[in-house]
Amino acid sequence: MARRAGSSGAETAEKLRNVALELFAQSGYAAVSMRAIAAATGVQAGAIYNHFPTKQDLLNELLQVHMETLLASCAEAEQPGLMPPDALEEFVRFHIRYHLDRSREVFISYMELRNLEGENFNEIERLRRQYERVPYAILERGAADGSFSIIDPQVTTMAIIAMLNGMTTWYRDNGRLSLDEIEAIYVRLVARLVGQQEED
Amino acid sequence: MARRAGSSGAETAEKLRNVALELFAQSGYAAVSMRAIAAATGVQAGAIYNHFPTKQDLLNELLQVHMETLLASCAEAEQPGLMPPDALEEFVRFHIRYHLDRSREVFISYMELRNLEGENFNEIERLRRQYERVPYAILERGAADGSFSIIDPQVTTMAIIAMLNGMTTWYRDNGRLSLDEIEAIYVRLVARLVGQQEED
Amino acid sequence: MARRAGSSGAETAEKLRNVALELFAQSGYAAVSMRAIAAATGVQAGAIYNHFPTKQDLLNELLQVHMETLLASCAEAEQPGLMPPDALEEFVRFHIRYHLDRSREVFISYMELRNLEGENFNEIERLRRQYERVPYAILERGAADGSFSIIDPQVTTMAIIAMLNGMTTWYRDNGRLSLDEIEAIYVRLVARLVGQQEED
Amino acid sequence: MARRAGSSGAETAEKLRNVALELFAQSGYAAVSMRAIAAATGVQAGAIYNHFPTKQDLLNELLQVHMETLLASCAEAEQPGLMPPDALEEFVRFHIRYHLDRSREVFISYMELRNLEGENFNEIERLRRQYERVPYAILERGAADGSFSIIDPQVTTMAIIAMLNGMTTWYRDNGRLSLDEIEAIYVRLVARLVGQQEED
DNA sequence: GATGAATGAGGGTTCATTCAT
DNA sequence: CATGAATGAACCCTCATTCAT
Repeated sequence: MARRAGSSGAETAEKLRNVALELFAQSGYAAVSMRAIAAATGVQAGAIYNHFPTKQDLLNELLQVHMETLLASCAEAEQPGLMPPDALEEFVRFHIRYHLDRSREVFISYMELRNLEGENFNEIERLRRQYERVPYAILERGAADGSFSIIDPQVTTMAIIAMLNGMTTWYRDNGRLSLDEIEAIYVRLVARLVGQQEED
Repeated sequence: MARRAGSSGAETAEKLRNVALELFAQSGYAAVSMRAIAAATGVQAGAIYNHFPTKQDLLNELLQVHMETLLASCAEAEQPGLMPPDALEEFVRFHIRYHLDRSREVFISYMELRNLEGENFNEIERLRRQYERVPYAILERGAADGSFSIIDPQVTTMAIIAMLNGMTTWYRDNGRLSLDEIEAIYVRLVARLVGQQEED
Repeated sequence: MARRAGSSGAETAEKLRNVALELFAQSGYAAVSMRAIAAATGVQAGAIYNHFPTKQDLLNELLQVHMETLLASCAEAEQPGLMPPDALEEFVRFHIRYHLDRSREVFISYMELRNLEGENFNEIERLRRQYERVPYAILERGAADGSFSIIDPQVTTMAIIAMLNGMTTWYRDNGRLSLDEIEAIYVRLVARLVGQQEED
Repeated sequence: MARRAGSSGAETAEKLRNVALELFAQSGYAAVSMRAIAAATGVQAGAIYNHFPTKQDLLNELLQVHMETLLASCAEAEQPGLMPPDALEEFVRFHIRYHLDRSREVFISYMELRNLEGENFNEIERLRRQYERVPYAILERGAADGSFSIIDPQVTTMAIIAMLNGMTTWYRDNGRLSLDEIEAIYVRLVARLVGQQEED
């Protein structure tokens, strides 16, 4: 039998992307076989190649799309004209919410980066640095207008991102703190990192 | 052929550990074959099994030893009687120096944790939580005696550790900043996270 | 390369079964590698796993099918209503002809039984005991109606089967005796074992 | 450390022979590794090679010694001057007792024969045919003097041996029948096979 | 688009055997 | 004599990928 009635190529491709994302996040790119992805999708391994030329391309597409969506969402969320403290708070809230919604994408974009070959790797790195420029720019603006007291803008940028990303490793739904509470805490922690005056 | 003159079991085992550490850090556990480890060590694949029963045991030993050494070194470095601010600074300096010296161990202890099976995994998690209790205890003491103004001790602990570990992903020898400078920056960043008064 | 034109799954599986049967009979299960089976079948080793999940399953299927076919053929050959002497003769003739036709199956069903794991082993043993019940029942009937003078029905059953099976170890096509002659001899030998009056 | 006090080369060799015999009988020659033999003996695999040049030689020695001991014991047990019926009874009793005492040797001498290479194989076959000549000679004598009524001496010889050997596959200590009872049954069964008048 | 059968390479692991110690 | 470390080949099996159907 060929195609089941009601299924279509685009659906299969989307299902494959979701399944691959899940499995890569769970077990790692190298440990997940095409057969495993196929089985979890409900097709045979050969069928994957109708949608993705190679396993590498499947990973690559997941990561490229993730980074591009991240950048696009970030740009979209940006409210121009905000003062640096507000802009930074907004960035923190965006980052946390976005990353918790896509914890699997975030996870593999860090863990599986090294499994990308050559140009694919460079492209992701480029996009990542582009994303990092967003908080960096806010820090610079805040340093310039005196709203922040930055120790070292580059290190601080990396520190903020590392701190925020760390949350994806321990956050659990129904944990001690709600997402709103966590967000609030991180907003304050970041404010401290940039030497903002604490208001309350 | 049997043993070559001059080689010895303990030497080979140590070489294997080093090579495996390097390769696992470079490419990931799943992507490194026993043959690759053997080749880089200068032995045949079968010889590995004279020293480690399985590939999993090789990874496990690396991680267990790393965590135990980390805990032992941390305990040894601890200077009792320090006030919380000094204890925290000392912890930060210890953590940075120790982790930069063992960046490969640190890296795989985060990246390959999921490749540990069952009990091995639990044991590493246990040791990690034990390590995290060190800064946590300092934070609590500092909160109690008023030297810190902690937003949330648990989140702050995780934030500190994530921030410090992040450095291992971008630190390069001969980078813009010396290790001493980086250390100094992180000491100040951490001080800010715990709401210490900045002295200068 | 993918499938060669003209080949089909069922054909390959059947060829594999035949080749495995031949090689297992020749050299023993443990001494035959999957590569050897594949080579003799004209495929790569990996292709076997499209048809049999493991080497053990390949052996198991051969033995299960053999025993089930044996039982089915035996039941089919049985002519109901025969008196014990005729029933026994018929059994002997059936057994000899069947076993000479399938000497490889018979051989491995004795030799490789111990290489079957757990449940597979038990199942074959069960089927074998079921087959042994056929001559045993004839012996009991013949003992009851006085046509036989059985020394011990269980030992005699085993003796008959061992004696008949022994033939597969020395029988050669084009040997001194034709199959018909051998059959006739064994019929008489069995008649003697059960204490039948020799008629001539 | 080298040798344990009290152990000696000859002892080790003997232990190895016993262990190998046991393991070969249990799992088959091909399925037993030198390491397994060594482990069960309490030495390292390398030590075996101080006593047996190869695995093949270890098997070969077991089989050669078995066959030679069988022939020697058989010759020794032979009471010259017996009439064919008594000689045959004596042979049956000898065969049963000898084979039950050495069931492992008998078992592997049938099962592992095919694992003997070239000359080793031929030699065992030669010894086996030599042993088979013993009952065959008795049958011929009995046919000549009228004490037996043999259907076909060669087939009958093989039938007798197959029948007797079959017992080793189902005999259990503490089974329904004692060894003496079994012996008596087989003596009578064999007497029937050779067409002796039943005395009672 | 999907299947199922195939390839050829390579996976982790075990093997018989060797030999310096 | 025994050890333990090594070799090189082979083990069963899985892999990414291909392609006739």
